[in-house]
Amino acid sequence: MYRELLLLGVLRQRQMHGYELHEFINRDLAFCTDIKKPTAYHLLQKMAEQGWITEIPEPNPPTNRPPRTVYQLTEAGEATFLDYLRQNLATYSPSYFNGDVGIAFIEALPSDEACALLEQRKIALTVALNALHVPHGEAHTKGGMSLIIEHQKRHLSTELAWLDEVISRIRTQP
Amino acid sequence: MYRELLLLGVLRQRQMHGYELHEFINRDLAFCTDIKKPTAYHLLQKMAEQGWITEIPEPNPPTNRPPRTVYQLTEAGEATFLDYLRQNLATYSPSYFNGDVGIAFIEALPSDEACALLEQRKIALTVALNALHVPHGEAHTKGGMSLIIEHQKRHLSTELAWLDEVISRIRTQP
DNA sequence: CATAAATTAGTCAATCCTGACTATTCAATT
DNA sequence: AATTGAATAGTCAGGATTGACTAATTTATG
Repeated sequence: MYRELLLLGVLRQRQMHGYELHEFINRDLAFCTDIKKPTAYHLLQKMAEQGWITEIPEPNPPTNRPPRTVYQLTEAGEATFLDYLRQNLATYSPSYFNGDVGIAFIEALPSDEACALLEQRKIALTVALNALHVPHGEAHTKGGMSLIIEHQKRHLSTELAWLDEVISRIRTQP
Repeated sequence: MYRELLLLGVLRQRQMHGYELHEFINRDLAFCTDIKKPTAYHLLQKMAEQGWITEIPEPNPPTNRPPRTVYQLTEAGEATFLDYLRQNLATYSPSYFNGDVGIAFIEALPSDEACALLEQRKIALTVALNALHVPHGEAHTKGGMSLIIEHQKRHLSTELAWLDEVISRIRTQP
């Protein structure tokens, strides 16, 4: 349901056509989701059926290109947006870390190898963390966006610290 | 792919039938995934087709009940398990927090209301964090499982600290 | 003891998701 | 000017996922 909230929230700022919307999400909201293009189109269609958005054929269709469909929030859409937003803010929905699955079975490998593999993971994590210090979209500097980047930063730091703990525990035990 | 790793890892410890396996995962490995029952059965079927596990009709079928199918790891399954485990340990796969979506649009609400809603989220988070201090399965105390609980603990603490930061920033700004 | 409620075990139809594809336009290179 | 490569815009078939269901057995309750 957070996907609908995301789409409504973006369309609330300004109307867009499908492709544009997907690009925007995958560039500026990549921390929030990795929604795929066909999924975005599918959700837009469903939301149009619900009456939350209207599908407008492109205003001035440039005769040569196939006409694009522009999506625009309706009043019902605005109401749904606010409803979903309140629900989202008021609740905590747990996240799953698929990296944990490997840790659960880590004893299946000799500890030397396990440590070497986790060192690789650490490098990947460090790369992700460093990439955060260079914000690359102007949308990132304003509003809730900076809060999300701060969140991501704290999360990755915590991951790194925990990984160190894991590695050292494995080194000192069998 | 972490779902396959999870199922293989569990079946590696001992053979099980589908329902049992799903129960086990949702009880003792709830931190790792919330895999649904039909999905588990579907994956088991696919893995049987791959030759990673074998479907054995229940050894001594109690004449009255419909016979259950027991799943058992093959050698190919063991090899796949180790392969997937190494990949999982060596890489970092990012997690998405759908609570972030609401934060991204938090300016759509008056800051008073936003704070009140986030206080509710904080309560839910605190409940989740406190529940962690009471491990309820014996499987939790040994092996990688305690590492995962530690992970969860640190993650939730970070979430809580960040939420406090968010709330205070909203209070002091427009 | 009879009945209700819970647990066990699994299936299925409907929906959701996405890799791979089509097709046009724009930019750069030869 | 023709060719290549990238960006734009979207679609579709096939596979993944799950809410809701069936049905048997066990446990609890009056």
